[in-house]
Amino acid sequence: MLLIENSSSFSLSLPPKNRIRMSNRNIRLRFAPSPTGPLHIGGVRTALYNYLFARKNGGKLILRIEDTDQARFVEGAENYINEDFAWCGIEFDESIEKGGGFGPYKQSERKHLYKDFADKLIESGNAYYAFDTADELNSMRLAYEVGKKTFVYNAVERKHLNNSLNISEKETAGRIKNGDAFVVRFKMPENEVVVMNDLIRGRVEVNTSVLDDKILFKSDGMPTYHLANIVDDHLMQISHVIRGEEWLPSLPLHVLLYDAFGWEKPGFAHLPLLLKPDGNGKLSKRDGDRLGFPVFPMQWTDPKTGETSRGYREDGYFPEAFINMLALLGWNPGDERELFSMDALIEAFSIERVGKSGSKFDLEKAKWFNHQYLIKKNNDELADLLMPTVIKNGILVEKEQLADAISLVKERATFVNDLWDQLDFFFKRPQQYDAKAVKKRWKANSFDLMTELKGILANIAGFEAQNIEAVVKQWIEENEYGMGAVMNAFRLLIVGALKGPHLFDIISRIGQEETLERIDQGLHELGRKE
RNA sequence: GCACCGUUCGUCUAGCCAGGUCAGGACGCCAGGUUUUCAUCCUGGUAACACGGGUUCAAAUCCCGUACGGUGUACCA
Repeated sequence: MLLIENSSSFSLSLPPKNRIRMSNRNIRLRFAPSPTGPLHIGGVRTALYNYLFARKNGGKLILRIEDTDQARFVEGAENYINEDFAWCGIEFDESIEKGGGFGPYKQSERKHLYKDFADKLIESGNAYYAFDTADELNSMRLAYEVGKKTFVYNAVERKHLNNSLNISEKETAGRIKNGDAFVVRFKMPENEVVVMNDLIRGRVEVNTSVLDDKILFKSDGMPTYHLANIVDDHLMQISHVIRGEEWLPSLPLHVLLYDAFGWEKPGFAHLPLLLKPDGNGKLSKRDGDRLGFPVFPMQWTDPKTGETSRGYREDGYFPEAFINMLALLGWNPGDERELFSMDALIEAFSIERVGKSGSKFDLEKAKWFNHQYLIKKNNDELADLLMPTVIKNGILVEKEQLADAISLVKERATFVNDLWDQLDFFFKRPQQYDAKAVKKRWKANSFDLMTELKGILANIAGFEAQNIEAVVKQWIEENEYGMGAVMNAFRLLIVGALKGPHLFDIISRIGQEETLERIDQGLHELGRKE
């Protein structure tokens, strides 16, 4: 049995010699989505970890579009991906838009490159031509299934299948010249142990006897993911591949491909998956609609069905909160900090502290993150964000006034739009009076109490919160009316409900005249309780 | 089926590599306190090492097995 060592560059157990060699290698990472739909949060997290790793180590991040599957292309997906990263604040150093010295950055535009590499593999005996059609293979799989066996195109089966291993070189050349459809398959060694090193999982080994002869080059002239991926990563001088765990089973093939080409391998890290919040299984598109939370960073409308899926952006999440939440889903700094700006994440990030097991998204924690960011934002900025909502509600107000009101209620909100519900009464008289509150707090003596209070308020010269409070409290104490009885009824007249910040802060903002008018309105609406 | 990966409070997780802590934190939840209301806030509480063996004076931690879960097994990525 032969041992194939993956001399992965960043394993700490490697001899110093290797590490010195590697330290000279530039750090270059890539995120390589395929434009088959919108990127969901799992993909964004993968991109984020790539970004953090690159920045942390002074490297570059590349965006490469892997569109080798022409059948699954979805209109608008590429555009969505770009917009998405712009919103999140994940920046690429090289991409279709930005360019760079290793383009093109779209695989369909690199099509001409791959055939040569497939040929090299054939020449070196690591690959071969196969003429079996997809239909033939499918029916063979079916036949095996009936016999409770699994068909695998491997070292055993290939001996009696329709490929160049079983016919002469001349005949192969003839068939290709003749225009017969063919694919190129990797010739998997029959019985070798491939030893791999994963930056997160450590040493992983697998015997090639359980692997199959994967197609590298399709009959439509395009490479499969496996070939294109290895070729491009090599050509683009990628030093580290950080990708989802669903790729771990393909790692032996990829390692073998690097060896077959004689290329230096990048370091590999396979990230645990994001799981469905209920039950198990990896998070998918549909889960969001089913469970009532966004799966996509931004809203997405399917160009074919017209179906719309909600997004974090549209739901009111701040990109910083979204990124912070996502970063902590599978990674932690090793201490008890939880709030991280992007810069702080870059500073703190290390691939070793990424967990091994999948994590479930928690909506409540996501909201908590957003709340933390909302209370940290300055009031002017929040006023700008809230202003459209205010205008939509038919209210005209100066930004300064709005910012001032926000400062009094921001602690109560999770999203910017929550703010409106928390402060609309600063700019709007009560349209109705909360029935429950009226029942509970509008007592038999309330009408007279409020009428008397109105007189007190009307005579205050400086209508500032502290001043009003002092006067009103003194009046209450002198007459032994009781704080609760007065203040709750008063709040009901001003706000229309038993909610909101310090009442004297509210009336000092709306002003003396408005305060008196609201008392009049409330007195008229609620009347004297019998 | 086969291969690989995984498994600590309901959730995110620390601790595991270098065995000895009442198994720590956060979100949620519950209770109490503060408050003119609601919310915030403060204090406290709730709750976990998948199971079974082994090694050891001592196991969440090391070893083996089992169970459960996940991923992969396409001319998808």
